[in-house]
Amino acid sequence: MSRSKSNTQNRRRALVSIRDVARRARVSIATVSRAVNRVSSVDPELAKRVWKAVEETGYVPNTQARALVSGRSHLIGLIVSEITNPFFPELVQEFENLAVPQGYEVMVGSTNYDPGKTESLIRRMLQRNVDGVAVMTFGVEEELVRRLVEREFPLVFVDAGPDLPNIRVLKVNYAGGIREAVQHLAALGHRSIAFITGPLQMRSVVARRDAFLTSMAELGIEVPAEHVAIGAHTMESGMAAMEQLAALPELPTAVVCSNDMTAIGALHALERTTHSVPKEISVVGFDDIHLAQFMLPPLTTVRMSCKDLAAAAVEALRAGIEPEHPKAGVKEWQIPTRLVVRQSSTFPRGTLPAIVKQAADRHRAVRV
Amino acid sequence: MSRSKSNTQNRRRALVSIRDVARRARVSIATVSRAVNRVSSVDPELAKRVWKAVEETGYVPNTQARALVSGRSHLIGLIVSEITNPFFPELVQEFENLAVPQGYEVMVGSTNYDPGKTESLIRRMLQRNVDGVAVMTFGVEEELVRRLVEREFPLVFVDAGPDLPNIRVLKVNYAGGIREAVQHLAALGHRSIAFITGPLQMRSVVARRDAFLTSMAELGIEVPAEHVAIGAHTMESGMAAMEQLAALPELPTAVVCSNDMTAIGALHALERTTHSVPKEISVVGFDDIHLAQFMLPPLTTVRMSCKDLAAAAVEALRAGIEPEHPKAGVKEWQIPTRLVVRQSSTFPRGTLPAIVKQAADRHRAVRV
DNA sequence: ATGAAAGCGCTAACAC
DNA sequence: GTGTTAGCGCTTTCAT
Repeated sequence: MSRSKSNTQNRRRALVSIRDVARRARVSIATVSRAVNRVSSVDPELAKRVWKAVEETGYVPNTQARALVSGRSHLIGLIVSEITNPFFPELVQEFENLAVPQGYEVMVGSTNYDPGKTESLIRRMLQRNVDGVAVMTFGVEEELVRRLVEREFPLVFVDAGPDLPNIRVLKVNYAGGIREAVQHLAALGHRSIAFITGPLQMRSVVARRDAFLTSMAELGIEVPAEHVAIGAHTMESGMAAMEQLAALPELPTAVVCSNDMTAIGALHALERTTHSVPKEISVVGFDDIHLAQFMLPPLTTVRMSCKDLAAAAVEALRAGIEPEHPKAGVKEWQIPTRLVVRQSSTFPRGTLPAIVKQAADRHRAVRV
Repeated sequence: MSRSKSNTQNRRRALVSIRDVARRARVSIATVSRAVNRVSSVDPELAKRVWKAVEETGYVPNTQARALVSGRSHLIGLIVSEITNPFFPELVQEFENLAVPQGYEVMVGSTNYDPGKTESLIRRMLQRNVDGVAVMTFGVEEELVRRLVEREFPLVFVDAGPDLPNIRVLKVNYAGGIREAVQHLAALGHRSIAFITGPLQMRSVVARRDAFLTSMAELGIEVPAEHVAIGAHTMESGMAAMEQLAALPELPTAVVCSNDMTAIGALHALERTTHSVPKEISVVGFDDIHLAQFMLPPLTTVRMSCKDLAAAAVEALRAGIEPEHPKAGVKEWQIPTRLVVRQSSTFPRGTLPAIVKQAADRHRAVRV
């Protein structure tokens, strides 16, 4: 082994440091630093020599050293609630696809709604010196906010956050998307529409439920209390909630779910209780995860685009981190939503208009 | 603002450094360092004073500085192929749940089978000075290996890797699980069993296919070439491959898929072509992702436990990183697999044994 | 057992 | 424009 010290320590020195490059390019280390960091005042001739030396030596700047002295780690935190909920990997992916080319590394953490994990997650992020954190948990635990806000560093929240100078907020248009969904169902003739919520501690969950109730009220449709079932944004909870709704004296003709995982659970519960979707009951989700279109039947759902969300989060974060950022003064980003109609929603059972029924019969005849 | 310099630079100094603690505890910074790192030679009395000062000041060691001088970042890389394939978030989660309490931060990256992304991913990991990398892509691109192996640092691969001192391998027992699946189907009476592969560049994909062919040969069942359809471990490819199989003059009575996403796609294609699962055709997956049990019908699949995989990966990595690790000499870890029977597999169509048929009829009568 | 001091690799202030 | 130099916060010799 080429290690000079017969030390048992696994101490690895940089293969090639800024000094090696400086020596080779016959300039000072400061010039190398400037050239590598593209400071404009460097003589082009010298810069070329530096880059050549960098090339030849295979020099890679040491991030730790850089972060230590500059005070900026170029690391940003991304906190999600559950990495195993398919919505979040999609979000993480988009977030990284944007952040990395812009020069930031992403440190992802999921809270799993566990205060202990959250606590340690924040400590770990602070310890790694993140430049800022995007909290995309859709309903932040108070404790988390408090801990984060203490350090006055750049923070991005979804929906709402404390009104402080370094905090930016992504406002999702829940009302718009859910209203579209309700109006879609109402236009098809539905009047008995149920709703399955997520965990109500989350702001965004309450917002979705309220958007549903408001949209229904707008249309003058009453929502009996038992038509609002409580879920937890998981398949399991969606199943349970749907079974509850199915046990009602009269099955609703449609159900709107607070997210797609809930809707998938509902679909499953309906299959188990031998109710056919959408013939007997229409199901609408929220999020439009990739999986949604592969459900049986493909899920009608309100799309909240990961891409939009990720782009806004990265931009908002940079606006907070970089003093000269063009949007440094902006505090709010709007996130649109829109209904995507697929096959899990149709006319209420027994009301299929004659002309459509004819067509359906013809279709069925072909298939059999 | 409390920033002393009216500098536009966002330079944040540590709120409290080792020096502050040393001053407060009236010891040298070296003693603080030793106490904090639990070096045994420190006088318990002084150590107590140090910890008290740490407590009072809220001191948190600066990871960057620590990494810079010690040469160990306590950061390990985890490379997966596709973070949006539900198997991987589950793996990532388990991996972190193990690594973090053991003092390591995890840097996750997904290659998306894109050499460009892979290249930059590796550069980023090297730049952040990872102590080691686990490559869990299930079929490594050669280029990736080469780049990684150049630096002689700890590496863990799945299935196979170059035989070098710092490289450890996780051997998954594909043959065992797939043989169980084939024997399960054969025992039910299936003789016409098809297989949908993943992308064949991957070693593990070839291993699965070969395991299937071997298991079939063992039972003396021939597999016509057109019964091996090529997929890509995605739902879309599973659908396409299944449609291909469904277009055959005679539909196979069962199909084994190289992973669960493929199986889900197959389920979907069968629904679209109005074939009922498992009545007309049995479907078996591989992985046992969380979603598998929520499919309609719940998927029979070969479980490859994320937890086993993650535990082995973390242990193997530490064995490579830490010179004194008890398993420092071990080079191979075995990962078991086993069949989980659910409702997507049953007797071949038209052969339902009489007694079972009776029971099934009774069951159906109850449901209607 | 403890402290003083020498860097780890780099950036940024300052001098020229 | 370029080089010199002083640290960033910490670990680790080396004396004591």
